[in-house]
Amino acid sequence: MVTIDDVAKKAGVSKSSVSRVLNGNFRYMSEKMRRKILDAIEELNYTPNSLARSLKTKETRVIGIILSDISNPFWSEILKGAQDEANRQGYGLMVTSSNDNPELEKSNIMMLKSRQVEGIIVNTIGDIGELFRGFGGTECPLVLLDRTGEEVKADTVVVNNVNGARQAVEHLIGLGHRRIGILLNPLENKSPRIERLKGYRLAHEENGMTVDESLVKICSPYNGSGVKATEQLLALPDRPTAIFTTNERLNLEALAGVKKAGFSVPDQVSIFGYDDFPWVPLLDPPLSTVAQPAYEMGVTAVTLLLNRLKDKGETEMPPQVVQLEPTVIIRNSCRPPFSHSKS
Amino acid sequence: MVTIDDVAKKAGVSKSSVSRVLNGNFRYMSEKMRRKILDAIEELNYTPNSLARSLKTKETRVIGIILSDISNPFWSEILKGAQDEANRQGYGLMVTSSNDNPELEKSNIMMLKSRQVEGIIVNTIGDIGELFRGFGGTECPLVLLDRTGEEVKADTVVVNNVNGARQAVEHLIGLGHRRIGILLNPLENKSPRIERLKGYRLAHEENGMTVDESLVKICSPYNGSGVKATEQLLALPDRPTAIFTTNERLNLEALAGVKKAGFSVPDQVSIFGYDDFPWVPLLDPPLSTVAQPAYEMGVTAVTLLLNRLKDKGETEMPPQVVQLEPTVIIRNSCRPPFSHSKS
DNA sequence: ATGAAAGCGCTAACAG
DNA sequence: CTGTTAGCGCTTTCAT
Repeated sequence: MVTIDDVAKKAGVSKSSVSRVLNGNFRYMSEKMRRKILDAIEELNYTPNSLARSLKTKETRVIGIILSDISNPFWSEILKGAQDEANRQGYGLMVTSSNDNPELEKSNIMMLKSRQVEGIIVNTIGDIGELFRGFGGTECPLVLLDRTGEEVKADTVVVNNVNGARQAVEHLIGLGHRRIGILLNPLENKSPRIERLKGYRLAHEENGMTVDESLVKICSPYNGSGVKATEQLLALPDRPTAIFTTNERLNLEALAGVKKAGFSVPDQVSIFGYDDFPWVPLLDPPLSTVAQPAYEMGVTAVTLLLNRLKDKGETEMPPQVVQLEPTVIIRNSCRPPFSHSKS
Repeated sequence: MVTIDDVAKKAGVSKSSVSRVLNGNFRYMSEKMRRKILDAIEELNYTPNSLARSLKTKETRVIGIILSDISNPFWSEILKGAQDEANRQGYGLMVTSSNDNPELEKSNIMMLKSRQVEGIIVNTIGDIGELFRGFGGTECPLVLLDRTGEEVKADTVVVNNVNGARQAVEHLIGLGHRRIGILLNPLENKSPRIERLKGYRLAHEENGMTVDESLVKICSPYNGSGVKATEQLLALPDRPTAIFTTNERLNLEALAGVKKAGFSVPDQVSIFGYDDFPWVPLLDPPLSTVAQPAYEMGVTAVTLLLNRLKDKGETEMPPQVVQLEPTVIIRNSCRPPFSHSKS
């Protein structure tokens, strides 16, 4: 490994001088010396060791990000946004996947902190309060992704879930549906799920309807739970004429479930999904969904973090939470209800 | 920031002793002292600074990975595999996206090296020979992802593309198709593309057919190029009865293109795609594809890298290239050709 | 304008 | 068994 000393020796100068050109502090340096040093660097193919640099300066210019599942298209789009923005600002990203395991999340946090990341972005899967306790009095700022809570005292980026859900369900109601099922992951005190359910209820309320609790289906997080729930829904004596699904997996499983139960979408059952991707328009049928600005979420998260870093805790900036708006996209998976009483 | 000195002071011992318990070298340490130290660590909520540690030991236990597009589901699945395996082995992953920009790729490599990653996994987008030149004589091992070349002298993980393509096209031929179009990204000297085209030609050859060059369509990498190419194909006087698409984007665009041109899949035009994902079975129609073991590719890449690291260049291990096999999945997007001469 | 020297937090001989 | 010491590669006063 070639070090700054090697360069200094080769150029016949002191390492302070080399360091100066490395850091652009050569206002008062003879052009000749600067050239010599640059040449030596070139010849030796020298790359500065940022570990050593960071040890001295106390800044690593890397931020950590912990995602529950990097291969999920929603999260990987967020990751891309974060990546691009971090890069743009000269930061590196240390990426970590908690695989929905709180223990792994915790150990990832430890690992990132010990590597001296300057901040951590996390879509935490456990209890938020506990997360903060673990962070007690660290100088390492945190930004929360996609989740809020009462106790939240960190920068946060979320999207308006009640609004997203409400608009979707309202669309269904507007079409004439009166019995609308909903598929959800276990609530687990996670705000996106809670809020989407809330939006669902709200839409009913605002239209003078009351929700039939047998139509809200909590699905286990395992593959297949969504198709089973859908089949159960459709086996009901007074079956729903529409189903609102609240994430990408459930979109797909509801679609599969309806087909498996021998019904057709949208003729007999309408489906309104959540999250939008390039393949959604090509599904059978093209799904109406509420689209979330995933890329922008990633960008925003690192922007928030970097802003706080710049401030260095000098100002007493209160936690900032930015709430992005989802977009409802209407395609071809919803029709007025098929009135089977008449058929 | 609390350092090892603080802990030593608090426990009333030397920092060597603290270091020893940190590294598990307390075979010969009094149980009492060990307790004292552990308590001090606990009380002070001490996290070791791995930067300092790495500076001394010369090992960072992080590996870098450069992907052309992290939000592409194929790559993000690979990333997940790499992530899981790295974590399992106690390594961190520094993730970077080159966004298909050779300059960015190069600067990412510099950045990773300066951060002292112990190795780099990369699906390089530029010239492989040049990549190696940039790496000239570094002790930082490289593993190539999804691409090979003549000059390759690094560990590599690829999947058998000619086989994948050949089987797909053979399936089509077996169904009775004689005019089969193919949609490709620009070859750009990239082995996966070249090999898929090769497989396409091979399948023709082996069945005594010659390929009509007007049926092979190179599509620009921009959205929409695939639907346009599909429309052109279908506007041909003697239009193809089947289309083989060679990546996820082109799958979708071909599907859209056929519909846009007013034909139906698979009744009038068959489509055989590449890459498989959870939503593919729910497309209209469910697509037959050749599936690549993406997750396994990621795992294999870090395994290869870690093996080489363990060896520390002691043995003169020749570059290892592991070639995984794809799987052909038959669904419902291919039928015997619709003979329009008779209709 | 340039160099000497101290020190960032940690590990690893070496000494005792 | 435990402590002392000398760095790892770099930045940064402080002299000169």
